Amino acid sequence: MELTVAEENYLKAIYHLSDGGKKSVSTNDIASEMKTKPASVSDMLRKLGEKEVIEYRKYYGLQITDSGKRYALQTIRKHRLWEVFLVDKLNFAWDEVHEVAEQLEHIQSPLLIQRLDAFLNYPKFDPHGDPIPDEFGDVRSRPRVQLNEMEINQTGQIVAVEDSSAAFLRYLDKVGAYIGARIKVLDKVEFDGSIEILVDQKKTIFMSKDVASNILIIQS
Amino acid sequence: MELTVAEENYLKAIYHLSDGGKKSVSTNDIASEMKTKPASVSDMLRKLGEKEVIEYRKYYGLQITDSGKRYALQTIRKHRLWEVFLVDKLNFAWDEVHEVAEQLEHIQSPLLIQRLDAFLNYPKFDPHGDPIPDEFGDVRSRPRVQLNEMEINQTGQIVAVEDSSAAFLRYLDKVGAYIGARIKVLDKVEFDGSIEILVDQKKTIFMSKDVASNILIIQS
DNA sequence: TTTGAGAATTAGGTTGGTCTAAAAATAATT
DNA sequence: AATTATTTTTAGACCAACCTAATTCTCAAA
Repeated sequence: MELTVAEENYLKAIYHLSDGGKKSVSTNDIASEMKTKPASVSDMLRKLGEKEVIEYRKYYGLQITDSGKRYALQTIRKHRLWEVFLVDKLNFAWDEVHEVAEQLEHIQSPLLIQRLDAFLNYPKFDPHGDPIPDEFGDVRSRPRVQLNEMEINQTGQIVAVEDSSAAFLRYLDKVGAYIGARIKVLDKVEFDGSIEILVDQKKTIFMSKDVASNILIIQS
Repeated sequence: MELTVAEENYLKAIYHLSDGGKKSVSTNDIASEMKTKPASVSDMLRKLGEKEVIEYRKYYGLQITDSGKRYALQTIRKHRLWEVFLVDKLNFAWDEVHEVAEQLEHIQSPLLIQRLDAFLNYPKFDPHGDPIPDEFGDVRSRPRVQLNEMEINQTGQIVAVEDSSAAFLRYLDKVGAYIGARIKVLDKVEFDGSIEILVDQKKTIFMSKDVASNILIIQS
């Protein structure tokens, strides 16, 4: 069965918002993610329900079906492969690729994606460090390391904290670190293991080894 | 101004059918090229006229405007660059690329095309030997050679004949050669300059030097 | 347990691109 | 020149994807 471009986009948004089918998603959430109105979303949910890529009960919510997940992962795979292409081969900066990849992800040609994958040397992660699903939709999630174990000049993204006490989160917030931030290790002090990192290519933060060991990074 | 995908496709078809604005094109021709019905074409011609990419007078015909030519050449440029990419980088066969390039040509991103062009080393011809317009729409047409001047194993495409008498054209038709045919030189006889060529990868033809000298080829 | 507030859905309309069937314009033939 | 044939355009409909406005549903608070 063929999905339209709009259907692919909705399905991808639903997949992301529901965190792969785990969380529930509201019509309003989808509308704001897709920059459309809730009325349009209801309409589309009915259609997606008819195509059985979601299970949809009016007013109650929805659930992505296995079929739906496969479609979503396929689109995500294409998006991320194209991002790798743009950055690795065409020298795009990592923040310039999204729009173009949004268009390229809808090109229909299994052969193209197969060849592109080979041409790029079967990358497992996109330029943002997000994993690229394989052709069956399987995702290898990247191992996470503690920030204090990283070396100078390595880069990555904050994905979780080990100490999730309010005090610690407040501290992170205060210094400008947050889940999802992209970081780069600028310096490490051998003496006490304290570390200096660059957040989002603009803000520099110093922190003790103790703090750093509570921050989990996926490297990129 | 932005053209829709359908508008780009119609404009490209009109450009090709009119041979770059030289010949006149009928509604029926466009319909059969686009695999739509004449009624749909009339509708679209009105829209293209309003956007001033063609000059359209009902029942009388149409003329591509300079603006229209620029759009058409831009689309053709993108199509052919993508074809080079598919063949040179992703190892597609030359007859597998068209469908995919039809999709890729509609991706909107001037930066992408600029970078792709550089990545491919500013190719001047696509895998079919057709010239790639530059970003201003200028086309460098490939120098044409007489078939008898080609060497063994060289390939190319028949683009014109020097003797266009009915007798000669009838002869060409009879042996299975035609304008547009892809050919490869299989053998040349030193003694009398006669030549053996392979047409469209299937048919072998022998011809005298005299005949060959009246056939013009662009090499690829 | 009734009642609002807010979320979600339906009703009805618009636009782009297509279609069929009918009408109009042009071209061809007697 | 008149009639017929062909091409082209218009009229009216449909589908996908969106919209606004009105309605319906749910859920929490009074």
